[in-house]
Amino acid sequence: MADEEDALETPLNAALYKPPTLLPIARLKDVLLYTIETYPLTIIVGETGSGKTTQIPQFLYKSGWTADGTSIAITQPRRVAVTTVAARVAHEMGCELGQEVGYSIRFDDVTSEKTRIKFLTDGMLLREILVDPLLKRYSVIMVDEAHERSLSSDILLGLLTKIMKKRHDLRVVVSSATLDAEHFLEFFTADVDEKIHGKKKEEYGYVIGIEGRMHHVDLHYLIEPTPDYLERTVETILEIHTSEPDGDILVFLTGRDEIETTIDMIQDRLGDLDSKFRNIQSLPLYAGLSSDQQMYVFEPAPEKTRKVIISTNIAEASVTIDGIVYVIDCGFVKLRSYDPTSGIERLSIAPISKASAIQRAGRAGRTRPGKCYRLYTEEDYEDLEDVTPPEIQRSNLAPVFLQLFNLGITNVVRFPYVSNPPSKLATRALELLYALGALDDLARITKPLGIRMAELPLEPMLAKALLNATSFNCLSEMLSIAAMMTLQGTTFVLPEGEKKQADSAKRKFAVDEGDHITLFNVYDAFIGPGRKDPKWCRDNYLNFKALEKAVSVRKQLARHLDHLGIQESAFSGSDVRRVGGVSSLELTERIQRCLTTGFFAHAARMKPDGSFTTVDGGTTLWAHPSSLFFHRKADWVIYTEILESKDKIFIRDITSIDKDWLLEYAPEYYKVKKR
DNA sequence: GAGCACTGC
Repeated sequence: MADEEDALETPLNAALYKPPTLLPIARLKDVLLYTIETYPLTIIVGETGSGKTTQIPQFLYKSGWTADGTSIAITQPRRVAVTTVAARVAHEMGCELGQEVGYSIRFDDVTSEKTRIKFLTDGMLLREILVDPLLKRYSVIMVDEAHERSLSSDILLGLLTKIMKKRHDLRVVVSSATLDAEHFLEFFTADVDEKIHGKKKEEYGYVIGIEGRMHHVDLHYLIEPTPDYLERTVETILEIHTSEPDGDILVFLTGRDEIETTIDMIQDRLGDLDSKFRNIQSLPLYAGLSSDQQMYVFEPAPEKTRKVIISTNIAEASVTIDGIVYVIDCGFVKLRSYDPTSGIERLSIAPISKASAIQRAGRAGRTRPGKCYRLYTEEDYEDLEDVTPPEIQRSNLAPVFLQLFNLGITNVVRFPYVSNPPSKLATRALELLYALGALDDLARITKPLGIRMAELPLEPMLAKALLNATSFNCLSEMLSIAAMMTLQGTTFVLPEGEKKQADSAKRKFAVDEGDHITLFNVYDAFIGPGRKDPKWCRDNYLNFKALEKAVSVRKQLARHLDHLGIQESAFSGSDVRRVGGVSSLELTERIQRCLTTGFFAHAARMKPDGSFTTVDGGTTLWAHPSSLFFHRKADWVIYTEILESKDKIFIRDITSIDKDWLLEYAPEYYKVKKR
């Protein structure tokens, strides 16, 4: 877990910090070093607070694993974990960050020639494999939080099994939760052959358990299932508040809607309580909040007030809050899945896994013994799946496959997956890559298009459109649009009660052609003279941090294109909206056409009632309220995002096109698909 | 007419 490191960010936790010598892991130092020396693969089952992430790299470093000039890599699924753990380890070793201890994340490489312990995101290590296929610069690779089963850590593990066959000196350490340890061991050792791997199967991998320093958590179940877990949540909060000793409460719900409703319900009920019990501070926590708003949950509540944090799954692994004594777990989570037949992503509320339930309960025992109230019965708990299906079994695999092809994996279907993706997902991904021209008839990556698409840190449809931009003479504009699209709807802010003002602010950037060119106008205005500042953003209801990120992304994309020999012309870059006349129409049309070359598979037509229908006419889509076409009319459009939520399918980032362009830029795709 | 769980290059 990265818990002990996350804690570094909050001053409250200073008192909780235990010196490394007191951590449970210190006693296991010799065992660990012996195991890693002896076995190519070591699986560490470490409970929260075991110190494995910070201590193991130091043990290895001090016992000479980097003496020959190699390094130790430790991967994390999240950027915050990378930077905070690196800072902690540098501090413990008394060196400056970027010297012996460094880190590398997108846009931020803090390493030097002296760096021997390097923390990085698993996505970043995947990119390194492109330039260093056997990862020769590392003697040990530790994949932390592997039990989270993120897309990139799963792929990384598969690649490591291949690298280990060729590098008998490499040591791999996988950190995992109890429920997955055997699965990982079996995965790495199943086909071990002494001739290839240099070791017998029984000498290949070993599992070590490290106790954590968690406190006991009392579990409470419902006797009868509840028909309404929000109502039950509010009752439970008030019960705890009126009858249990001090201590903050953390509530797990599924989404923003539920969270806001629950906060309102608590507020309503407080009036019914004895006035001495009205000292509750309820705080929402979900990723959509600005970081300022999220910071409130780390601040201590006012004197004699009980803090109640009502959160999404973000508090399960990504955000750690100390001082929590009570956890209320509704038993559900919002999970994204991908329907390979329609290509539509779905966000649905699903029961959590046992692993999640255990993790949530554990959030109550970080500071002192706690209690967890599960709003489901013990029988329901027993019926839960052990673990959440890994991402690779419920995602659009086109981006992953393209990466694998680019790494020289010719048969992506027979890749050593920790868990095999369903064949329908694989087929759909291959079809899409073929339609985009990234694969040829024999399912080989195309040169240069496929390789170039894989080089860009963008999803394949957008990568394709961007790579076509030069031929439409709109590279500068498409770079800005691509950068803005990676912000995924965080560009505009909608403060409660100011929707009208926010809407009219947006209209200043809006154009009839739709959302993409509107995003371009926002970007262009943001980088204009004197405007790159938070106040200008606030006045225009724009998200300053998001726009700053767009600037970084754009720079990185331009660098990638430059490496590919594609240079941004000094002549383009005019404001599409501001410049009048024929030339502006031409530029917008060039952008519209360019987008169509990437997003032709995402075409739809508006019906008289304002809803959309897919090309085959089979599915009704709705413009997301954040799109200009929520209000405006169009005929044919392409969209960049499609997501089903509740009972409607929403499309977002929409641009109007001419129907004929679909046939012009994707003749094969529409010959086959259209009836 | 009315809204997105969470990451990452």
